[in-house]
Amino acid sequence: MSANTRFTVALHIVTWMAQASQQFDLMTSEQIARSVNTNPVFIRRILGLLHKAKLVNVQHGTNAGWTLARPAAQISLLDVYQAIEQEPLFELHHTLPNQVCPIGRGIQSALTHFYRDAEMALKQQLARSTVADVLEETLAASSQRME
Amino acid sequence: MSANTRFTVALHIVTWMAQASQQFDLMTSEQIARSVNTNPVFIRRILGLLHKAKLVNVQHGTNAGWTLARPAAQISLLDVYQAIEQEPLFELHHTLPNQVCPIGRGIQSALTHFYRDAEMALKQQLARSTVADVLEETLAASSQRME
DNA sequence: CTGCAATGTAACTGATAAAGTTACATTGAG
DNA sequence: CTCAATGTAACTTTATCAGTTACATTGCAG
Repeated sequence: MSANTRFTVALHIVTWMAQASQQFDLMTSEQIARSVNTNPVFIRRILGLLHKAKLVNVQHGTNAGWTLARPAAQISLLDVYQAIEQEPLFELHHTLPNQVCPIGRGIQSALTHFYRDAEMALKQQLARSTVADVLEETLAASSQRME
Repeated sequence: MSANTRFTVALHIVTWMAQASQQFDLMTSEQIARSVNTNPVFIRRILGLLHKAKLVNVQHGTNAGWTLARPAAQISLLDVYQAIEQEPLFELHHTLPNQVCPIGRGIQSALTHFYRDAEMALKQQLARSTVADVLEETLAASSQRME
């Protein structure tokens, strides 16, 4: 649907941080960018969103870098989703429908309602898993592909 | 999330058709475009997708136009969604993650699994409502805004 | 208080996608 | 055969995504 990979990259980031925190104190955007295979600025833009949502801590100055703000088991996929995606899942019309037409006049209000329910169902499912779950599955898949 | 309004326009179309079928035999893309307030080609592109999914019938030649293929109460929002959206809800990375990194190697397989569950929850919710429901709410909202 | 390694942002650049527009071949009942 | 509408292709405009360069800012180490 969207050509937008920010949610995926955000999950990659926090999963990587959950794993790397066992080895390092602080992680830099440069290190993370190497795992995601992209540029540090893109990473920092997303880390900025995660920071605004208080999912990560940042430290400036010498020995700067990032840490997870709380254990991976206490960060749900919904937390990450809401930190990253501010737009609604489904867009309404770009141009206002014909307000003279009974359908055109009422459709947006109706769709808003159905879209809200659909988005809610999505979010409830996202709330059921945590970054710790993703890390676990990631490592399982990773070691399987080593063989 | 997506800047894509096709699902909204598709629902507008079928809702309009459900209503208009009480007055007309056949509806043209020109008529629908006037309600959506857009151009007929965009409408026909979406009608083409709905047709491929067998949700609407098309007639060519003189007295050409469109009809719903079955009653609005038998067309779910999921039917429309699947007719329109072929892309997955969440995109994976555009560039392959670093395969040397354990996270980079396993993250896509893991996310595919979590994304599948989330998309499934969304679809189950969409399956719960029909175009007839949307029409009902649309007309209710429409008449309320007349007052 | 200075050096410096990293963050925080802005600005610019393709690349890609959405939707508007024009144009025209195709369809098939009358 | 005619004609009104479909079916598509091609082009344009606009917007968004993400890569890139650049540079001011931060704040600990020395």
